[in-house]
This record gives sequence, C-alpha cells and structure tokens, in this order.
Amino acid sequence: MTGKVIAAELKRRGFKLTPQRRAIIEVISHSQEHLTPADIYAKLKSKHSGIGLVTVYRALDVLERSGMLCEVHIGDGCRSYLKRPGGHHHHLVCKGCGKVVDFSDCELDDLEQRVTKETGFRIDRHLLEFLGRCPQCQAGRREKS
Amino acid sequence: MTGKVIAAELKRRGFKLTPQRRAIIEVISHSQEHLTPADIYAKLKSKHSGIGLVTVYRALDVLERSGMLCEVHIGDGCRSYLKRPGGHHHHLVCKGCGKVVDFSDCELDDLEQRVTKETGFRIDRHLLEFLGRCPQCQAGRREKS
DNA sequence: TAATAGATGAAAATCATTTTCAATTAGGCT
DNA sequence: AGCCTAATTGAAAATGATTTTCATCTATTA
Repeated sequence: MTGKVIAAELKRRGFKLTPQRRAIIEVISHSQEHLTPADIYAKLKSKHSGIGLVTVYRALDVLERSGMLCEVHIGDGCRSYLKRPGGHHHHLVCKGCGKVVDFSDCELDDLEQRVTKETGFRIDRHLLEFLGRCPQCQAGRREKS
Repeated sequence: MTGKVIAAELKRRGFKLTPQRRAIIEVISHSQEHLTPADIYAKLKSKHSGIGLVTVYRALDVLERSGMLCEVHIGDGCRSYLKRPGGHHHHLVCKGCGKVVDFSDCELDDLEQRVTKETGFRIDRHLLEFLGRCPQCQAGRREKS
C-alpha cells in the first residue's frame, strides 16, 4: 500500500494525511511485529520527537477505520496493530520474537456453511490466528525486540 | 464441570475453593453470554453483596489459569469470559444478543500442516471465532441484555 | 483444633485510553 | 500564492480498567 493509495483513501473519507500520520504508518509498515500504541509512540519518540501519544491513538483509530490496519489478538493480548495487506487474510504469530506472517487461504467456507446449518446463525466474519514459533526462534533463543 | 471437579482442579494447583469463587463460577455457568469482570461483579452485587471487584479479577485469573474459563475476543473486545466445556472448541458469537455457542469440529489440522510446511513455524495453538447473528436476532431485534 | 498458606476487601497506586480546549495546519478554493 | 475552514494536534485533565498493598480472615491439612 503506497503513500498515494493511503492518501487517497484517507481523503475519500474526509481525513487528512499529516506528517504525524505518515510517520505512524511508516513505523508500522517497517515492523514485522504487531505494535501497541505505546510501542509505536516509543519508536516515534526516538526520531520524530514532539509527537504525542494521543495522536498515536487517534491515528490508529482513523487508520483502522479506513481499513489500513488490523488487530492481532493472540499472544500479548489485544490492541496491537499491523499493517494490512489487501484482502482477506490471517495471522501467524511467533511467540518468541513477535513476528507476524500472513496467510490468506483459510478455507473456512465449508466449516462456516456447516456451522450455519447446525446453528441457524448468519455468519458475518471470522477471526483466525495461529500462535507458534518461527524457524529462527526454534533454533536459537531470539527474544522479542 | 461439576463443583467437585472444580474443587479438585483448584486444589491440585494449590488454590482454595472459597464461597466467592463458587459464586463467580455459578454466575458464569448460568450465563449464555460472555461476561466482563464488571458484568460479573454487577450480577454478583445484586445477590452476594459484599463481594469486591478485586476478588472478581483475582478469581478470573485463577480460574482461567486452571483452564476453567476461556476468553472471547471478537465483538465487544477482549477480557470477557465464558465457562469452558471440556476439550478443544471454538465460539460462535452473536452480535445482537451476545450469546455464545460452542462448536468443536474445527478441522484445521490440514491447514495447520500446510502453513507449517510453507512457513517453518511450529504451531502451538489457534484462535478461531465466528461472529454473526443468531436465529432470534435475525428474526426480531433482541438487544444484548 | 491449631497452624498456615492462601484469600479477601478497601484504599491507593498504576496503567491505558478518552476528553477537553486552545492553537495549528492540510487541502480545497479563489 | 494566499485565504478559509474543517480537521488535526499536543498538553493537561478526566475517566476507566486493572493491579498492588496491607491488615484481616478463612479453607484446608496435619
């Protein structure tokens, strides 16, 4: 997702692309891990000084509502964010280093249909995450940075 | 999960089965919905007066670590709990009334193996939840109680 | 029944998140 | 290029959730 696409999407929703938001998007894009608001704030302070934690919260809200980020639930808890690739996908989270790998072929349609038939629920969406250890963390003892 | 089984499991871990914990387990067992600590506290206050919110937090921690409860992530956010039936299972959450239905045949083994092969991750566990509307909420407009 | 490790409740402390508000700025429009 | 306006920002305060502390109490085991 390039800068132009992001700018266009924000504009379409009446949001502005400020330097602070750019910086936040950059930090998230350059990290392989899922980051909490506090993580992002910490990474920003070392470079872009002057940015406020409140701004990070507000930017995350805007970016998530615009479909540019997604949340990770498993592992450390909630409220941690990732850059979102286009389309439906799921996460594979490493509990050693926190790295997140995406995969998209979840093939839950059959299961969804079966569950729908059994329960009568109309299913809107699903949450699927795997938790494990990445190859590097299986080998050595890398800790979360 | 009967009272005796619960008592035994707590004992095995060095925890005690107090009247407060009994009451908390009872509230959770009798609800079809997932309950936050504050929800549980509110339900308890109307009957078992004198119980503290702190005790609810501590009891939830103990019960979850003993495998008697599980968390629900989708929907209202995190930190809401359910009674746990034995064994591996997943949740189907109604976004109308908050009701949670379990299902156990997730059949993710194939997918797990494929993801393992592609990424080299060793997968420990997964999180799978469906969000939708239950039959009653599709018909009428029942709101969360 | 006594001993004791674990549990409780109230208050205070901590941590995360949201609100308020005055000042600033991005983006659209001349 | 410069103006307008609605959106955004940062600091501080407010709120809300969760944890810690500590003195007291109690469930369990001997």
